[in-house]
Parts: sequence; structure tokens; C-alpha cells
Amino acid sequence: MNIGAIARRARVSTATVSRTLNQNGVVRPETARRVWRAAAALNYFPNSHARALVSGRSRLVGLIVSDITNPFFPELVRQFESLTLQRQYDLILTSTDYQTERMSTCLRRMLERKVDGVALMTSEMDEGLIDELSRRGVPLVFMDVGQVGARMSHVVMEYADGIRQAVDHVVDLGHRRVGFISGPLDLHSARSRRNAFVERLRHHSIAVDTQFVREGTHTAEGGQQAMDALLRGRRRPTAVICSNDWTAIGALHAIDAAGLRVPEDLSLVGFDDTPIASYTRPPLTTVRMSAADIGTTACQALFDLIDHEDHKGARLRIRTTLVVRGSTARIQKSIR
Amino acid sequence: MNIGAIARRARVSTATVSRTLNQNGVVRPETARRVWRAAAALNYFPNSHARALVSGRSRLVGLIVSDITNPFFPELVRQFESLTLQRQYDLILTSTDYQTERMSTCLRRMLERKVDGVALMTSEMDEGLIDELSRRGVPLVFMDVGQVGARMSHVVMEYADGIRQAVDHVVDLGHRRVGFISGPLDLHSARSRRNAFVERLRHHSIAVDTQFVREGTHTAEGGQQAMDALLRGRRRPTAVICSNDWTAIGALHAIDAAGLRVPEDLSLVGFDDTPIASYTRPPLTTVRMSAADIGTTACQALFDLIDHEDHKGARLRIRTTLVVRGSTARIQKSIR
DNA sequence: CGCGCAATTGTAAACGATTACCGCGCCACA
DNA sequence: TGTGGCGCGGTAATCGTTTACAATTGCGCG
Repeated sequence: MNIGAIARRARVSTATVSRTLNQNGVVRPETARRVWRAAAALNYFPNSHARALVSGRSRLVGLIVSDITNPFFPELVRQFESLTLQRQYDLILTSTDYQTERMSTCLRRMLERKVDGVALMTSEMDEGLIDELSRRGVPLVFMDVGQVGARMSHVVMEYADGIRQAVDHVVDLGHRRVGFISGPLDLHSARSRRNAFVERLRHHSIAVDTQFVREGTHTAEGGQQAMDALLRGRRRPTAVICSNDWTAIGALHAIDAAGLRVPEDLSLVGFDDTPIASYTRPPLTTVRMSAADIGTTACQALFDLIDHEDHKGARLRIRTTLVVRGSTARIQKSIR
Repeated sequence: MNIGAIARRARVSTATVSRTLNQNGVVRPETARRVWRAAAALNYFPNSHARALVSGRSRLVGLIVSDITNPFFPELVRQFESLTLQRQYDLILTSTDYQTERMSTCLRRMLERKVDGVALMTSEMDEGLIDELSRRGVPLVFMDVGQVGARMSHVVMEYADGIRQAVDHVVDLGHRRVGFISGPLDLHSARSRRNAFVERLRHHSIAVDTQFVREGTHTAEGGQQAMDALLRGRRRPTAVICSNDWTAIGALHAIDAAGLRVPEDLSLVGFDDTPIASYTRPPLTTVRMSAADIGTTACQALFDLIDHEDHKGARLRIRTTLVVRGSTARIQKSIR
């Protein structure tokens, strides 16, 4: 079931078969029909490896994320995959599981597979391999953390802006004792959110109580523990901003367990606006950062690079919006 | 940077290079060292397409799911991907988005890519292409719905058993007016859960009130609407079992909005035990069906088929466990 | 010293496509 | 009638590996 078999059956050469099937080159309609018939009869489909070998292009793109299990990613992956499918490309998905070493093997394998481009959203980086990719002219799209340059674009998430919106929101509501539960601070994205928080409080001339800034893990468990700690403190915040929705969900649990109510006793803000945010009790006020947008933007950026040899690389920004739901309210009384 | 360049640099033939790099065939240690040095110096890595072309094997496996966005899948994908990585295989991920046509194009592309195996967890099937795959001897692992045969295994989820556990649980707690919110009934998996529900009630000699059995959509929204309908009914159930966790979360919302409490006024059971289940208010009693287990099992089954030409195909069962949390309680009073 | 065998290494044919290049008719035009 | 051009289609090189088979080398032994 290769091109040769078709050629024999249609009594033409393999060159003609190729020309017909790819609709390039000129073939007499009558001949073409014979070829198509033969191909159909033999239930032929091309061998993409042979194709890739000669053309040097694989119609394969890679997507590297740190952890698909993070509820932020599925929507991103979905959009990305959907677009690659539309373009008749296939998608190789890998997760680094936050390990630089896994990142390296993934990249290396992409190199071996001659992927036409790679999009990556992780903090783990292997500079050496990234260089290698870029030296070989493989288009690269970074999300979150990365650079822009020849054959590489960067999708920048405006975390800081989102956090500013959140801070402004609770300050508007009269809160002055504002806490923050960050993600793991070895993550660039977590640090930048925390820093933005501190900065924005300063901007409002509010002293930052270091007791109010806790490190979480971007998981519900981490949020719960951090909130526990906040509630045990001598002074309590009246509003807490979380580095992501899951942290907020964990925090919600801790607050509940302490017998306090949201938003009456404590206002709570999440980040990401994952689907669950509308279904917590109360529904979560959160900073929306559309994973779908990011996926779409990144994929388009990648194909821009793939399609245009001379593309310079671009910096794309993902804006955030504050979604006010039920977990924040005007300050009513101070706690303790 | 191909095998020929290394050969020249190491002053050997390409055959020797290949033998050295693949560690098969015998090569004098001294020669091997020269080859390795040359390979390292040239920063060589093999072209997997050329390899695949000659060997006929691609070290690529496909994973087809209906919708990565369904919170049940990420954990499954993660495990699956993790195992394929361990085996030095790459993973092509595609979602069908519940469309048979997308399923077809995905399968066809896998065929073209000469994947060494495919695992699929969707209801959409293209019998013709499945036959094609199996005729070409491509190992297939079905999850949820499928068949077992030559070169194909089936990971069976014991939905019915899980539903039985759920029914028994609420019946044990004294409930007799038990409702059910199903998934979309065009899905095999949803139907089998609903049927198991009806059957098990009968087994307890409890009449099945058709008003109590509602169709949802496996989403929070669907659960909310279905629960709204249940609560508006003349008679209300005192316990409701949901076809998945998201449905239960939606239901929880509807109950909340109606001013009722879980579990005092109404017991609620979910299905899947997705991560959110422990973080709802109250924490959700649910039937655990470990997505991680499924991913692991399916991947192992797939590699069993890949590794053993003569493997007959197996039927693997995924057991369920009831996880009792706070959303179910002994019946206290009837509503209305 | 010559032979046989084992240990190495080289040569070249695959794998399945794409494509540059060439050849063959045929027609129009001078 | 010769010739240039065009439409069509075939031949064969090419992509980067693997591997069957052949060739070479070295060594032990009679």
C-alpha cells in the first residue's frame, strides 16, 4: 500500500502518483482519475515519515506544560489542540512535572521528531536546548516566562495587572488589612504576582504586614494551610487575595472550619477564573485570565512563525479582568 | 549533522556509527569511543523519521479522549503521558470534542503517523477506521466502551458497581425517595449508570419514580437545572445520586439557592471523585473511580500489546469505591 | 607459512515519499 | 519540412537510517 502499488495499478510512474495526490504538477484529468481510483481501491494513505524525511517538515508541533493536572491547563490545551487540528498538524503533548530534567528530554525528543514548532508554558527551562532549537530555526513560543527574538515569540501574562485589579477592588471596598497567599516562590509566575501585590499596597500607602503574606503551593491544601496560619495570627486580615483559584478554594475551607463567613467576616479573591470559581460557596470573586485565550494566542503565534520564515517574533499580551462575584464585600467590622 | 558526518569524522562507515549508537552489533571499544566522541562533538541526534521509515515503528502512541476539559481526564492523561515518557515513546494527544468526524480524522492521522498503538476513551467511534487499524495490526486499547480481540484490550469501568454502592449507601441511610441525575443519554457510559441506578432501586424493592430520574449534561449547569426541576416537583427526593461530580456541584448550587441544606434536607452523591469533591461544602460523598488508575492500566495494557506480538488482548476492570464525606446523612424528615 | 575462524568494519539496498530533470509526442508556424 | 514550445509523464536522486551481506583483518595452530 505504497505509492508504487498505486503506480502499478494505475499504470503510471510513482512521480505521477505523487503529483496527482498532492495536486501539484500537471496531470491529464484522465490519468489523474485512474490514480485516484487506484488509491481508493487500495485504501491508500501516505506515510508521514517518508514525507517528513524528504521535506524536512513533520507537520508536528510540540506543547510542553508543567502539569496538565493544574486546572488552568486543560482549556489551554484544548484550544491549542483544536487549532493545530484545523491546520492539519498533530500535537505532541508533554508535561515536565516541574522537573528541569524532564523538560530537557522532552525538548530533545521534539528535536528528534523534527517538530515544526514548540510552545511552552513552564518555568523549567533548559537554556542549552532552547538555544539548540533556536539555532536550528525551530519556531518557539513561550508563554508566561521567556523571551522574544528571532523565530521566537512570547505570550506575556499580565499577572501584575490582574493583581492590581484585585488589590484595587478590595481597597475600594474599604479593606486595609489585606493578606496574600502566593504560589510556590520558586516559580517566576508566583513571585511576580506576590511582588505586584506588595507594590500595589504600597501604591495605596498601605503598610505591608509581612505576617499577611504567606507562601502557598497553588493547591487547595496549600491554601488551606496558609489561611489557617493567617487566621491564627494576632491580627487578622479582612481581605485575602490568592495566587490562584485552588488556593482560594482551600482558603475558603479553612475559613469555614474556623467558623467564619465569606464575605461577611473576610473577603477572598482568587486568580485564573477556572470553571470551579462560579460554583464555590460563595461564588468566587477572581481575576480572569482566560486559558482559552492563551492557548489560541500561543497557537496563532506559533503558526505565524511557522508560516513566515522571516517573522521577527512578537510579544503578545494576555489581559486580565476582574470578575466580581460573591466572595468580596465592603468591610463591615474588623475582626478581633 | 547526520550519521554520515559522524562517520567521516570518526573515519568509519555509517554502518559502524549506527551500530555504535544503537549498541547492537559488535564494535571494537576503541572504535566506539571515536564514534561517540564525534557524535558528541557534532552535537548529533538521530532523525526519528528516517528511523521510523526503515524500522516501521515510530515510538509514538496516540491517546484520544473526548474532551480534555472534562476534569476527569487530566489525571488520566498525566499518568498515561508519564508512562509513555518512561518508555521513551512520545504521545500524540487529540480530542474528539464529541464529534465522530473529528474522531475519524484523528484516527486517520494516527494511521499516517504509523503510531505503535492507540488508546481511546470516547463514545464516538469510527468502526471502519477501527477495523482498518486492527487489520494493520495496530494495538488498540479501549477505555469505557469497546471490545477485546486480537491486538485489542479493553479497560472496563465498573460504573454499574459504583452506582450500586451509591444506591446501597443512601438506602442504608434510610432513604426511599431517591433521585438520579444522569449524563447525556446518548453516551453509553451515562446510560449504563442510569440503568444501574434503576436496577438497583428495583433490587431494593423501591419503586422508581420516573419524575426522579432526570437527564443532565455532565456539567455543573446541567446538574443545576436538573436539580431545579427535581425541587420543583410535587414530591421531592430525599437523596439524589449524580452521574458525575460536576453534576453534583451544580445540584449543590441549586439546592443552596432553594434555601435547603445538604445533607440535612437532602443527601447528595457524586461520581468520579475528582479533586474538587473534597472541597465542596459540604465535602461530597462520591464514588471514586481513579482516573490515574485508568491511565496507568490503559497504558500498561497498550505496551503489553506493543511488546508482545502474540498478546491476545485482555479485559481489565477498574473498580470503584464509595468515598463517604459530608453530603449524605441518615434521613431525618421528609421534605414537604 | 598457510589455513580457518572469529572479530570487525564496510558496501549497498532497502524504507516511502518528493522533485529536478529529461524525453517524447504533438501542434503551430515559418 | 524543420523547429521551437508545451503538455505530459517517466527516471532516478534524495532525505537519514538500519541491516543483510561481503570484505578485511588478525590470530592461533598445525
